[in-house]
Amino acid sequence: MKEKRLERDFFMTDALRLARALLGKILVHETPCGRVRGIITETEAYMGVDDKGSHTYGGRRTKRTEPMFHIGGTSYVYFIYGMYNCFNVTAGEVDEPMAVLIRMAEPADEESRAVMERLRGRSDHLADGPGKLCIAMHITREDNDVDLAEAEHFYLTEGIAVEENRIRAGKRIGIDYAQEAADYLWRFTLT
DNA sequence: CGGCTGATCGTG
DNA sequence: ACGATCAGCCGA
Repeated sequence: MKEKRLERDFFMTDALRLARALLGKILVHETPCGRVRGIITETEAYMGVDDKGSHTYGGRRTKRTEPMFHIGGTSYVYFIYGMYNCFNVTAGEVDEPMAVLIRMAEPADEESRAVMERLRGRSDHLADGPGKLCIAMHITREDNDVDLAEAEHFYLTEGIAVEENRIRAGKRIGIDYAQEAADYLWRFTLT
């Protein structure tokens, strides 16, 4: 069966709503190592210029953060801690620099599990963290600034239906420097 | 399971 | 210098 692909309008909202909406959706990446499909199970919202946790807080616009200013549905992949990548999906209009960090995914089928196991070099904890997810789904900086609503090899599909009561909200991880914004319940997990 | 630590480098 | 992190190790 052919899964329905997510179109532009899905991404044309704010990061908080998009972060919830992305739970249960399937991220698809066609790579040289094979096709990998992951069901998204944890996300974090980064709300942009007014959010002290966001790379674009205060309107900070640099070569690194540039994709966050692009149209909703653009990939934003950045390098962190000298060894890992983090994958985000931008939200909203051009020049509204919001994004959703994709923190976790489950392999959506057995072929995807096999690819993830090979890329990760282990059979557990395949994509239960933003860095691990990028390794398991072969997301690199070459996948930065790609339009996920248009690209052939990198996109999202409808996935599974998610009841509101299966979504847990919690504090975002790793942004202790963000003062009061560190306590916002802007992390969403599918239980 | 929770806490600690070293690895490692592009960006500002 | 400093991170939107991870793995391995420790103790409980």
